[in-house]
Formats: sequence, C-alpha cells, structure tokens
Amino acid sequence: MHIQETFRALADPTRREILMHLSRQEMTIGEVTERFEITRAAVKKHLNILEEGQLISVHVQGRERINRLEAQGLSAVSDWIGYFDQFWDQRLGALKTAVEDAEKTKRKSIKGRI
Amino acid sequence: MHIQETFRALADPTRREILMHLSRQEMTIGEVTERFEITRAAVKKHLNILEEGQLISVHVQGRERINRLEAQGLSAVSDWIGYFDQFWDQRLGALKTAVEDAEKTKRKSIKGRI
DNA sequence: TTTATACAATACCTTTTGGTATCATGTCAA
DNA sequence: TTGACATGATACCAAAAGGTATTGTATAAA
Repeated sequence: MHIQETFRALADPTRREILMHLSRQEMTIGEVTERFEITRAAVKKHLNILEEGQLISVHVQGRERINRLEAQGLSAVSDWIGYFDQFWDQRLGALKTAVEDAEKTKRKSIKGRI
Repeated sequence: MHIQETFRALADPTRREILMHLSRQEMTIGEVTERFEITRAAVKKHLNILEEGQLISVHVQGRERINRLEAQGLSAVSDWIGYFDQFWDQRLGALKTAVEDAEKTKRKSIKGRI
C-alpha cells in the first residue's frame, strides 16, 4: 500500500511542521516557503513527498498550486497503530487474572495507552 | 522530546516488521534475526533505533538481551496525530452550516477519519 | 505583446542510512 | 579453565535523503 510513503513522509521534522501550518489554512508553495528558511525548491520536494504519502492534496488554480491537508495518510497511520492495541488489551486481560505477572509487566506504559 | 526519534524509527519497513513480531512475543536479538535475511549486526542497529524511539525496551538476562514492545512510542505518535483532529472537526462543523463549501471539501476523507 | 510571477525540473553536493565484515567482550557449561 | 555462544562495537561501503543553484515553462498583468 502507501503506508511506507506515509511513514517516510512523517519522518522529517520540516514536513511535520508543514502539516501543522497546513492544518490552519491551505497554502501555495510560496506561502509555505515564507515560513521556513530553506529554498522554494526544497519546500517543493517536501510537498511532493507529503503528497506521495497522501498527507496533502494539491489543487492547481491558474499559476498557483494550493496545498491542502488531507486526512487519508494520518488515518492510515492511526489504523496501523491500532493493530497493536489488541495485544496490549490481551496483556491487560492477563493482568486481571494473573497477578503473578504484575512484576514483569509495565503497568505505567499500558495505562498510558488506554 | 523524543517524537523525532520515534517517527524516524517507524519510517523503516524492517523496523515496523520487527515491531509486529515483538507484539506477539518478546525475543532476543538472535530470535529476531532468524525471522529476517539480514545480518545480526543490522538487526541490532534496528533494535537500537527502535529503543531510541521508545518503541521497545531491552532487558538483559545473563548473556541474552530480551527485546520487548513498549507502548510509549506509539502512544506518542497517536497523540501527535490527535492534534489534527480538532481541525477536521472544525471543517466538519463548517460543512453542517455552510453547504456552499461542499464542492471544495473532500467529504470522503473527512468521513474516513471519524 | 512584454514583463513579472509562480512554479517545474534537473544537476550537483554533503550527510545520513541500511547494510556487511570483522574483531572484542561477557557468560554459560563441561 | 576452556570452549561455545550471545552480544557489543567499529570500520567501511553504496544508496538515499535533504539541500542549493540553475534553467525552463506557463500564467497574470501592464
């Protein structure tokens, strides 16, 4: 699927910051570039990668390219993370019935998840 | 914080596969290596990066190192993603009151998020 | 029709990344 | 003690990543 592209896109701090900006309002490449201290070409590359990860969509309007935050990528990551919940739920169930496992199990981290 | 290390750790497909294996049972480095076709040294590097991202914890037992899935990293990512929910909620509210925006807004993707 | 603007695309550079190979260290068992 | 085993650590390599500079193209405006 595209989950690899999405995780790759999220791995860079500049790209995550771009997503933060786009969450407040959609922007052209130029407007995004104003908010950083790198060249427009570098920003464009980041936007390409964000688009590949389905984290943004691009809408051409005349000579401008409007970049808009898109939910698909992030919800795919949410789903991926959700896969692990069942295992933590299992562990929690084990805690209830088997008290002797209490020492080995990290209660704090499990609680933080719920 | 450590969110950069966590996102970085999740960006590699081999590391995500390691997490999948560890979700079923904790393993030594050797046991993880058996499940891949790369060297033990490469696996060790991946495990180091997963530990930096607080996605696993390591427990020394004699001459063995037990690698265990840890919730902290993934819940940090969940929280990060959660930040965006408010903006999608806002957009959804706007949809309810302003029907003329219907064309511009991608309903499908918003729905998928809820 | 010019001219300025917003972007696309490519070549090039440096650093990081994922991998191997190799050697050193600590621990279990005979 | 000695050998086998599980791991740690380092040097090295090719490819990918993040960046700049430069050149080209399409569109808005004078």
